[in-house]
Amino acid sequence: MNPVNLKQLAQELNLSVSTVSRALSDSYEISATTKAKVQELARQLGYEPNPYASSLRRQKSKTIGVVIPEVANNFFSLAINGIEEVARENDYHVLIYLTHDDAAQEATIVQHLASGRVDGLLASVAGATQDFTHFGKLQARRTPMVFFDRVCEEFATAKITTDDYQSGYQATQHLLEAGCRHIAHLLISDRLSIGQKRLQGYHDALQAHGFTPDPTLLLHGTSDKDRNQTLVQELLQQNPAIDGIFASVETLAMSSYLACRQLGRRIPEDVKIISFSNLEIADLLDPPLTTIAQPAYEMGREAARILFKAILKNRPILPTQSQELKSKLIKRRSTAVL
Amino acid sequence: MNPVNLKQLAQELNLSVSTVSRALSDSYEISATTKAKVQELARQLGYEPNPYASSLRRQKSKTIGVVIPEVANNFFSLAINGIEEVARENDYHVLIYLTHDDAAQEATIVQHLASGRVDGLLASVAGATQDFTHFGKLQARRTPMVFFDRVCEEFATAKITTDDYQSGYQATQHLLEAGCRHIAHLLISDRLSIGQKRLQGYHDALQAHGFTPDPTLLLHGTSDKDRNQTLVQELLQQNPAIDGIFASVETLAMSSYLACRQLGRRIPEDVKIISFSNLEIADLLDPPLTTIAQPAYEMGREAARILFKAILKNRPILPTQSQELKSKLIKRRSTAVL
DNA sequence: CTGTTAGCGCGTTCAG
DNA sequence: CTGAACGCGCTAACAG
Repeated sequence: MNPVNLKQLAQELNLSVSTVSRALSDSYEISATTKAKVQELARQLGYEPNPYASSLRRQKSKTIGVVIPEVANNFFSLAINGIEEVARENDYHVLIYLTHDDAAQEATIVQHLASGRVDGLLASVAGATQDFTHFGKLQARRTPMVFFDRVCEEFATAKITTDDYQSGYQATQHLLEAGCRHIAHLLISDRLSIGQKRLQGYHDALQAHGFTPDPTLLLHGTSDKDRNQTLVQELLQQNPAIDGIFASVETLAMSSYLACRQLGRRIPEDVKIISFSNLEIADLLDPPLTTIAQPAYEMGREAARILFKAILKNRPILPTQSQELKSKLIKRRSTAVL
Repeated sequence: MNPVNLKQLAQELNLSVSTVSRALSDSYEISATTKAKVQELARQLGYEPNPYASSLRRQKSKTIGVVIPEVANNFFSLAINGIEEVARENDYHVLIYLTHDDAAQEATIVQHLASGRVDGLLASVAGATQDFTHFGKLQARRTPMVFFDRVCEEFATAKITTDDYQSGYQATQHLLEAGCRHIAHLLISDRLSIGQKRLQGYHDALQAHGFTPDPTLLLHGTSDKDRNQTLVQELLQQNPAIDGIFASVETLAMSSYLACRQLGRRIPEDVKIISFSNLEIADLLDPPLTTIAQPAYEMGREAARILFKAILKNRPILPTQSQELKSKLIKRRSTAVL
């Protein structure tokens, strides 16, 4: 069965192509009878309009792009869930691209997207990204863009994050109130603003409580989980006084759990752990992980919503549309941190 | 900055559009000097070919579709990883669609895809899907299609799965050898062939060891995790003799862990658990989960590879290209199932 | 209410 | 080696 197009429908019905086109888009200037006839035949033959012809003509792709570091990650998969849902509500398609946290790949991808392939872009930047000219190309083309979570501060566009500074502050305060005196911080990346903000919250909370941040208690995470576990183990061994860990991302909390088990450090009696993390995983751990729960799904939805407002109204996105969604500190029962 | 097109490049250089087009595609019939000039200007102006014009003309979208039940799932996110990677290697784009395990949504999506939007489709069907005519439409259009994991048996096309029957058999045998006498099976869906095969393996292993499968030990999972936990708890309470659980998917294993903890059943002393699951999660649990590890990433890659062979050679996919990838039974140290 | 015409931007004849 | 012309399938302006 050949793909059927407007021309074939038109011939079959002795109508012009444009009439058929209008009938299918339910135009007001077509009689009810021909509309019915056209739509009936279209249904019968299983007509599906060629999206690329349509895109070319209307200069709209009905597609958005999502550029993220990885998908095998609770936060991002939940976010995609929200994004896909909003896209569907708006009758849009979703192209997905993984950077594997590599700045060069990210540049290639975004560069390529400056071709009209997408009407808008949602992005969470790679940790190592320094040069942001590729995003500039998109902006020059007036393609709306919203950053979420791993945002790019130097860009004048909307950004959806969690209240990273406050969360970092609260997390640290929580550990302090639970009696911790030597709190390590596991940083995701010194380049990412979310890392900086969480770190700043950690610093300020320590100082507000009369402690001086100890740089030897700061660990820079890598992209290799096994390596992270080793690093945490070394950190714990070199600083036996550590009685609290604030991990900036879920995977670093996981490595901490494994490291503690490996070293026979009891959680939470010897070491209390708190982390940004998905609730389900946190609950599954034994003892459950005290969590700063990010509303990942909602962040995806919100970022997409802002993007679609711009796309559909054909208006540039203002940086003032940025938002910080609130995360929730979830103290788990048996964690005994409380 | 306006999107620059061939026409503009041509005017700027006093060349014809077709020459420019050929120069950019590095055609042999263009002089080296003009090629250089054209490519230089294109680079300077940041020319990106309009993909939709190109698609329309060449009748190729350079895009594949991926239809899956959900993305917030270890198996699927790893699979997407593999798929995206192979797509990139072939310079293809990936459209993603989530069915939320809903047959009607799946039908709408796939139906819509029968429009030339994608050159090929990778799909893992929704549990409740009964009517497969939507996939038929794609096949009628000769759009290559590969099913993976949750495959659709009644379709004559390639399918990538794990060795579900054997794995189910081995898992059950493993529990039997560890001394279990009352093994429950948590089924993902009675409609999905993977569920059926795993169940069959379970049955056959029981019988081969002289046991009669007890239908009251069979639990049908739902899509609601909390509900699943409740169901498992009820199952354990109604059948106090249960000393082993074989879960057909990771999320059911998670619910089992939580249920056991809730009821104070010790793992593995009172109840031994084995499940299809991602290794990372399995290791994180305490005690670690004995796992049938599916090569999710490899399955994604393999499915995509087969798809691209068909797309690039413009040949239909034969059902004989189906494969069963081997899963690995991973006995975790302290699980003591061993 | 319907048909005719003219592109959207690109690739591919066919001529020269 | 280069240019002119056509059409992929669809939508939109303009006629009638």
